[in-house]
Amino acid sequence: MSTVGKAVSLLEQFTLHEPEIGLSDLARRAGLDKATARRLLMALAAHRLIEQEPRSRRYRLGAGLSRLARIRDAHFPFVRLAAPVIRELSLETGETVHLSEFSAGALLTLHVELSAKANRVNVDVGQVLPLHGTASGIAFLAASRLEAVGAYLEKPLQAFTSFTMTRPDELVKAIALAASRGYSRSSQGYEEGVHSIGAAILGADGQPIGTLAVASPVSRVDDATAAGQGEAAVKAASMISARLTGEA
Amino acid sequence: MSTVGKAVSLLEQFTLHEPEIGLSDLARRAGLDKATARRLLMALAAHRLIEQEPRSRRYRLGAGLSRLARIRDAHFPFVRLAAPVIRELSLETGETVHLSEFSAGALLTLHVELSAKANRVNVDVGQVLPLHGTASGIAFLAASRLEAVGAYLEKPLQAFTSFTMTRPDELVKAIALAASRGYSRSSQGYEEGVHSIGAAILGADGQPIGTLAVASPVSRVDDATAAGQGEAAVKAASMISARLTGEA
DNA sequence: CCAAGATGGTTCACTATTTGAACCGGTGTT
DNA sequence: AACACCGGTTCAAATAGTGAACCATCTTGG
Repeated sequence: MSTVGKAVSLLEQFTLHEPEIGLSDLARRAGLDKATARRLLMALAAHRLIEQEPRSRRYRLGAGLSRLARIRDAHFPFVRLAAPVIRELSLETGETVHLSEFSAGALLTLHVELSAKANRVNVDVGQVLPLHGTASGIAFLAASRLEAVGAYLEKPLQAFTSFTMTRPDELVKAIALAASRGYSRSSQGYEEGVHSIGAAILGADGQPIGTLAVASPVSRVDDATAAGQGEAAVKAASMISARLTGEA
Repeated sequence: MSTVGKAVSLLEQFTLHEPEIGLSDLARRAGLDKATARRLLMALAAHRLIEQEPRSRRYRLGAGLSRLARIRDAHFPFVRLAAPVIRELSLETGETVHLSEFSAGALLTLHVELSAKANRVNVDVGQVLPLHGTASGIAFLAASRLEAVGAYLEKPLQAFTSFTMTRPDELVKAIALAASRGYSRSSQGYEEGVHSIGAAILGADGQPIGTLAVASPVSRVDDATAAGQGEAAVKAASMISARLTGEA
């Protein structure tokens, strides 16, 4: 792996649940030597992408990341524009709703609004979702150009649960259904017990750039509620698309 | 410079005004060879810190940055908590207000609320402010421990305008004044024609972690308005401090 | 209370990764 | 058609990265 890749993999060790990590631990997880890890951390710290807590000497993500993210968001305000709509959809459906952006062949979870219910689906910001197996992914594929779908189906499809669709023909059928009704539906394709309804968000050129999905415990969803969530999801997704492209 | 440093310097070429840059241009500005720049960009893209617009082939900051920044913000919600207060202060004073975080010996501008007036001060997110010469910096030093101030005064002080305080004794006096009344005042110390009032924001341990500043055209400020802005700035800063430390 | 096993941090000979001049093929300008 | 850009690629040369072994400290538990 390139040196840069190693440095970035250090950044990627930090999660919502573990925002501060010590040197040895960090090196171990990233599969690097302690000395290497430290040198990389110092380089990152010099550019403020990493900070070191002076007391505990533990490392955490730096202010420079906030700065870069704000520069990006100012030009491509996906999360900023989508967040209120996501929130609204979560309140309306009473379920957890998450927003993902397509990047490098997968969907990157950028924002989550959790359901207020005790029995809810928890999704973390930062999770990477595959295109098959999640409602978000199916919705994304359904909105993509055919050649992109074909290319994706070339590669083998990993199974995440016993419900994951791994046969290309199943997947094509699910994609066609999603394309025809505007939203996708997936039950336990990625995680046991989780039911999801997904809808694609389109950019100015009509190509999908991300998705949103309503995630519920399977026990709470029947066909009727799924249809209701689907309509609401489509409405929310197209509202975000409209805002992105400058309309409304 | 380390390879990592070079990679990060590529990221730092992007600004609010120029969120997309081509390969040759990017390499030139970062002082790198085209081939080197491209390899680094690819490494960054593999981790989604950089994206490439497929049509124009130009590069821009990637979604991974949003993700990392969100992980950071969840743990250290400086901007998130401060933004509404900053906005309020901007509306109240009618002037541009900016929020900075201390990192690696300087203040990093993380958020700006622009004045609604036509004749206003423009500040960009991402600007790096020195500790001397800006109201923010003076306010920060005034809230810092004496030894930190001493260490900073050891190094030579760069002049940015003919008004910049470069003599340590002047600076000490300004710091003492700021410490006694809670806010700092600086006229044209960093940029001609700009008057600023700064106040420090304190973390849970009582140490300053950042600042906010009200920036106006010098023509619009007399001693009375400055005093008014100062009081408002102090109030806003302490409200942010309180929110950060979990109070209120 | 001290030994064992953590931790963060440093050094330096070895070597693998990075580098950049020269090279494509393509696009727009003159 | 000639030119000057552009993004992208190649490969020998050289630089930058690596990691085992080394401290000094801190924590733990018998």
